[in-house]
Amino acid sequence: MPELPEVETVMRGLEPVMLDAVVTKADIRRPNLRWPFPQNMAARLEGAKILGLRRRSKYILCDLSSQETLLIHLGMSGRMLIEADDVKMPGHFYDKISPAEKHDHVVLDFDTGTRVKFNDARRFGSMDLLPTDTADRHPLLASLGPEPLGNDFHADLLRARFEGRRTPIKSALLDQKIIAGLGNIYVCEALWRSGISPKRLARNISAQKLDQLVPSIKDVLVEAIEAGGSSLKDHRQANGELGYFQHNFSVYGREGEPCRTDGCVSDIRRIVQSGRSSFYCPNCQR
DNA sequence: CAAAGTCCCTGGGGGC
DNA sequence: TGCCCCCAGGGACTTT
Repeated sequence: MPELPEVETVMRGLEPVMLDAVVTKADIRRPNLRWPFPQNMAARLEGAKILGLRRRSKYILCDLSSQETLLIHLGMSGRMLIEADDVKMPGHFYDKISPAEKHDHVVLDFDTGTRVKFNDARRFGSMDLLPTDTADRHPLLASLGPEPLGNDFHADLLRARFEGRRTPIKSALLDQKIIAGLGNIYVCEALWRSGISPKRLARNISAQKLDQLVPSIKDVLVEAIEAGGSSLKDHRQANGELGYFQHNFSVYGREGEPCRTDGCVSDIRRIVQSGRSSFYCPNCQR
């Protein structure tokens, strides 16, 4: 489930705990998640200091003093659980340090007395270690499109990348090579905001609609990050699910419920496109 | 190359 | 209460 805003929220929650901390113990509790863990992962993590945390698309990158970078993907159900016996920062309340439980696949202990657990019931997540200086050439990162919140994302880019594409706009926006970080929820929300049907082919979106789509995407992501950021002030810092924007969804998961556009009397519909649900208003979205 | 389908995995929810 | 079935979904891989 985590899309760009949730990953950003999780990363921000990890930052005060992991930054400048040294891994004293890495407990790798199974051989793999989605893919096998890298060779000697525990030994390569132990003794390393976390120099920085970054996000690229839906990936979290932890730059280590060993000149390696820990690459983390939360998949569908991945969570980073933070534990500490003492309150480390005002306003931060962590669960007490506790033994690994079901689905806690990687447990990192830090010299600061905190513990971070990677918990992932469905194991669609992944972890890898790669050289920091060539991190963006990693196979999982190399072909990603631009960040939707970055300066490289604008209507001209979409115009170029949608040219000749016979695929529905919904599928095109989910293609991480075109834009990186959007998932099913925020694609549905952005299309509703910009009045574009998910069924319209990418190559047939007018320039005017593309001009509306870009800010719709940026706005919905920024609002979701802000909603996640406010949840960080509560007690579950790194739990991406709490950061979810679900209370503010306009179409996602609202099949049969009224469209929220002022004056619109249509109900939200759900269709399946390439195996995934699309939610939209047949009246507002053309 | 593009586009569509398949698969991985498990918890949760609906139906009975 | 319990069982069965289906669904959720990111992204690599396979097929068309």
